[in-house]
Amino acid sequence: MTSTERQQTESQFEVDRYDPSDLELKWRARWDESGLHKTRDTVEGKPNWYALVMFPYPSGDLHVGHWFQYVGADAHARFKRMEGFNVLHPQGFDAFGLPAENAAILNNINPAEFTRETIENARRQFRLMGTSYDWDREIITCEPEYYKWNQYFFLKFMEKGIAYRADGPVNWCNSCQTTLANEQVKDGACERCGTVIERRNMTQWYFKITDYADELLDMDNIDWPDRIKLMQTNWIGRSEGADFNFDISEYGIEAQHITTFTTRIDTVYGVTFIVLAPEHPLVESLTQPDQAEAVQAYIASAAAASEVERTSTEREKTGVPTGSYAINPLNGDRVPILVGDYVLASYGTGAVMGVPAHDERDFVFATKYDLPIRVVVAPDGWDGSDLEEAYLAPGAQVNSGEFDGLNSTEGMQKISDKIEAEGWGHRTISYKMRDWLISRQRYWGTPIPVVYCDDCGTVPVPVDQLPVELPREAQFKPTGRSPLIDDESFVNTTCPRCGKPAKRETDTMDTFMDSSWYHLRFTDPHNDDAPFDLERAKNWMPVHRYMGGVEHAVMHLLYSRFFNKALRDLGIVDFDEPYTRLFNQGIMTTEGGKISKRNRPMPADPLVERFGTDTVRTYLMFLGPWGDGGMWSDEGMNGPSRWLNRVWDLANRDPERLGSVPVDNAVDSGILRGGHALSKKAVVDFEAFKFNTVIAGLMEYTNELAKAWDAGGVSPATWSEAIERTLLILAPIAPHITEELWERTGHEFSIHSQSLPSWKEDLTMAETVTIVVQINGKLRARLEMPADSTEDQVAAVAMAESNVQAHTEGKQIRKQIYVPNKLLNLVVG
RNA sequence: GGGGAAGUGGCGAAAUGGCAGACGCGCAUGCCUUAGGAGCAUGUGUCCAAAAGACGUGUGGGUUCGAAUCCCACCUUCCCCA
Repeated sequence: MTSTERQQTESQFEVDRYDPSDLELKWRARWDESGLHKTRDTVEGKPNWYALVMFPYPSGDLHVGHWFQYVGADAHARFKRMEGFNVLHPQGFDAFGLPAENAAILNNINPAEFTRETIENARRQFRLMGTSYDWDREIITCEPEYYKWNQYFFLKFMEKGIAYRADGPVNWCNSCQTTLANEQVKDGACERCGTVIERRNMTQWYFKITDYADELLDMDNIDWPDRIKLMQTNWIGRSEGADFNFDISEYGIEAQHITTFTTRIDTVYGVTFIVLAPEHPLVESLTQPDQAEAVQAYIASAAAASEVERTSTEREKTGVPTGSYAINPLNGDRVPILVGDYVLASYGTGAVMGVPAHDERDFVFATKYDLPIRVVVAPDGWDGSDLEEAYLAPGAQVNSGEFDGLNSTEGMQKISDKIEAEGWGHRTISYKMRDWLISRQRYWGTPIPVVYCDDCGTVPVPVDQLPVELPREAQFKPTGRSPLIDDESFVNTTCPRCGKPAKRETDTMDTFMDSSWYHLRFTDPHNDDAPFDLERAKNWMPVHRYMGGVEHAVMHLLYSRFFNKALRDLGIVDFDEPYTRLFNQGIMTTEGGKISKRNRPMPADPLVERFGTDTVRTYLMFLGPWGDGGMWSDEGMNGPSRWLNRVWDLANRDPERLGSVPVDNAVDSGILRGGHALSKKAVVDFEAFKFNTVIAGLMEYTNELAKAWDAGGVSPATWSEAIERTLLILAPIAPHITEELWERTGHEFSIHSQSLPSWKEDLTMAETVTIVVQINGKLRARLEMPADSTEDQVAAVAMAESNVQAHTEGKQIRKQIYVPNKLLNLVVG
């Protein structure tokens, strides 16, 4: 290129420089007008693809963490579109729930008003991101048109016995002033606010998710990260064991026995004590008068400790005797009954049989309280001496009556048979997972559609009276009881069955109810007669690619699977799983940690103002693999910004100006082949959410193009094709600039309706390749050879290299390894 | 305590059995500019003045012609569970 030409390019660049602000506005308006993102249920010749990203809580500004999530999901959906699918990529708002309600309280406005404002703002920001949502399918879960169907499903669940009301211990968050499901308690604290959870006894509504425990464990047919599957498996916590009854009939109380749950019935002859959870219902009646004071005091102190503290292996095991004894029906042993807080009322039966010889915690406990330790499963070569620590592995049964000599694995079966035959207990399966507690003592949620009548009891609201609307003007500040209790016009109603005065249920539903089926509503979002039409849903379901954060592994993702199976059993859907493939994006961090609303919110608006949406998108996708998250740095934005300017510059050059220099076949073929290789690689990388390497590949290619332009030798046709490929591959990541350049390079609207560039396999490799020559595994020479050279050809050239000769001189070549187009390794000695 | 994921330049990272550090940031030098949070060019793992060479992917071992990649042990960080 001559200096005059360079000046021309530069002056052209000055006049028509890349200015994202106008250009991005222009194209977003054009996309809206043309209905580019409207999704039809079916399109001739295109298979459907449901690309779903977890919808947000509208609790404030969307920050760069949201951008990271939603831009990645959008880029992947756009990629699928350009791969030839008819893509549904919808968006909505998970608008009920504590974040919105708390924010509203803080700002002293009604949650409905607050939510409306934040949704408007979020919608604006989603547009600013350049996302390709079809807004005609938007869902807002706090609108009666949506939550009506929550109520509908609740009633269906009641009919089927999946929803039930029960009294029992619940998790109470004193800061959020509501109960929580077990899944919403992390490390003994409220998942939302971090307050330590209290136990209370309350009457609440539950969903029988435990009925589906075994089915939920079966994840063979879903393509999810192993990590998430493992977390769900552990959460469900299936353990096979036995319930076994110890006799307490000597006390003359109503209960004749204490039922313990154990996974090690083979060790039952080694029981030397029983431990009850402090909350166990028999504690009171079994406490003897001389122990009453100590037990009372102990229960009080246990109540102050959280579950996490109580079960920590670090913490000293404590307990007090009740003064009562229980008889082991197998051997007639009379063993003491203690109360100990390392036993939880909520797991198993709330009572454990203490086998110190074969359980670590029991061993520690027995040592501390000087209780006998009796070996009943012998370690290999055991000489009858005392154990230093609990022996957990299988072994030979000893001190086990008629079962002596059996291997304990067999003993487990034989003893189970015996206790079942004698009626002392039975094999059973215990799960860690509890039923899903659905009631919340908060205002901003779906009213539970139930009426309590003095005569008829608990009466479901008839479906034709739905929705039970949430009163707009109610008192909504949390007081520890449901705010709706104070709204008399809401509470007081008539019994749907007998017509007498009755009272409404005033608790609202957990918001995970909303997100358990929203993916179905997106397929038929305006249906007034049903939550969705099954035939319409089946156009899309199950979701082909679900994208979202790992934090929902045992909350939303477990609830949704349960919900789908429940709907299937009600005949409402006919598939087993809601989400076929799951991909978790990583977490966006700063030096201060995770970016969230609470921690360095980092709004994106100022960045967009300075750099433009496409640069922010490209930057975020370039940080690293989407699945690994990214570390924010203020400096990094310059790279993508410069690069998009260079793409702009390259694509705006007139290819005809290349015609003045004769075509150099080597250069021309290099550009052509580079384009084919890039097109092939892009599909693989996009599919794997490796947007960073797609961008790196594009950068490498545009660097090559810039060099080739300066050096000359590329034909205008090759150049134009190269630019076209670059724009098409970049389009899912930077939708605005590519649309503008697509038009400027003489193409028809829209680039986003095009297919990704095709490639020919034989053009994806360069004409010449670098072959590495190693001697004994050490690099000694590099050869430029025609692609697909034979081993003999390569070896001949290699042996002519002076450095190769120097290292093989006087030595024998013992072995020669050839990897085509890559490497020749000579083993000498 | 158990389980899982990860550990590569000053930084984000690439390479998943075959040239370690692609691509980018930052930095350095030079050019251009009234100016620059602009642009362009060149350089940038360590040792060595440089070349040649050697060393180099948390640590130590192993498998292999060849290991960042596979195996074993350990250390560190993060996540989940107790």
